[in-house]
Amino acid sequence: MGTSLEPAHTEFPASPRPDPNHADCRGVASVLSRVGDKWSVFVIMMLSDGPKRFNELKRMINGISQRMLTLTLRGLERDGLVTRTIFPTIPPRVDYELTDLGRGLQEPVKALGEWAIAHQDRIAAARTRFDERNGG
Amino acid sequence: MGTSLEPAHTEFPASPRPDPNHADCRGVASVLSRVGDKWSVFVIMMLSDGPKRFNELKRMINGISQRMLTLTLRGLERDGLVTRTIFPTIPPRVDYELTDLGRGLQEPVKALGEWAIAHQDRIAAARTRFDERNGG
DNA sequence: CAGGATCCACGTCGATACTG
DNA sequence: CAGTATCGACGTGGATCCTG
Repeated sequence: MGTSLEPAHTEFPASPRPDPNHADCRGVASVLSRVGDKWSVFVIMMLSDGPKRFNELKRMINGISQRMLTLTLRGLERDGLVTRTIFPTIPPRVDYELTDLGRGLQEPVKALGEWAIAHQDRIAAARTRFDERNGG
Repeated sequence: MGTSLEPAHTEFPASPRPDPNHADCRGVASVLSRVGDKWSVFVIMMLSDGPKRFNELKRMINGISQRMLTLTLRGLERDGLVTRTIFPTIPPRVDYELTDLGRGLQEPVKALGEWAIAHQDRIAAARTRFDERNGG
């Protein structure tokens, strides 16, 4: 296999006794790392306006390898965010579409995306300052 | 170094001609991967209620290595999300505190976190179904 | 067309030891 | 206390080749 469907680093060393305050860190962290996954986010965005085929997505998301697209779609399907519909035609055709859950996720993700767009200049500036105060 | 301060995989193969629609993918993706970074999120959360010291954070975030805490804090500082204040006392003391930018990021992140908490059951269920329909 | 399988380079992380 | 330096194990992702 070489690559798992689980978002990375979801295993979290439990506190001696489970802290009720952070009881669901694992679950939350695993959802957050979906969002942190660039490809997953792009796929979710591309599926905003209706179902898409495999190679359609591949063309839309410039730079993704077919391996990563497959893996990403499997992960999203596993999480119930995307459905996979096979048309047993020749040549084969597979459609991917957002579920209600997936569409629900879009909202907070878009909010985050808009924040990112709104503040990317400040962040870029901060990075530049930081880098030249140090390494410079 | 071995580990960079840049969020991973921010380099994005540009389209032949820059697509105005996706012009700022790089910047946005790099912010999103900050959010996907479990440790960064935890640190930001821990700093919600005022400044904290290094080992204080280390104790609060169960399971983080001192190396990762250092790296995470440097990344957040570089992005202008966190300030680092050194008190030249003996023993030394360093406080970390959210900037306005950092506090602003908290909102969409919390929205996402709440979505994650609200739907983690459905996601977990979807994963189980998927896993036993396949590997089972 | 849609993907499975394999190989390998690289980045990331934890453990450990050491410093101011 | 608050880090830096180094090393080794592991995961991740791209490239390539092959199948139904």
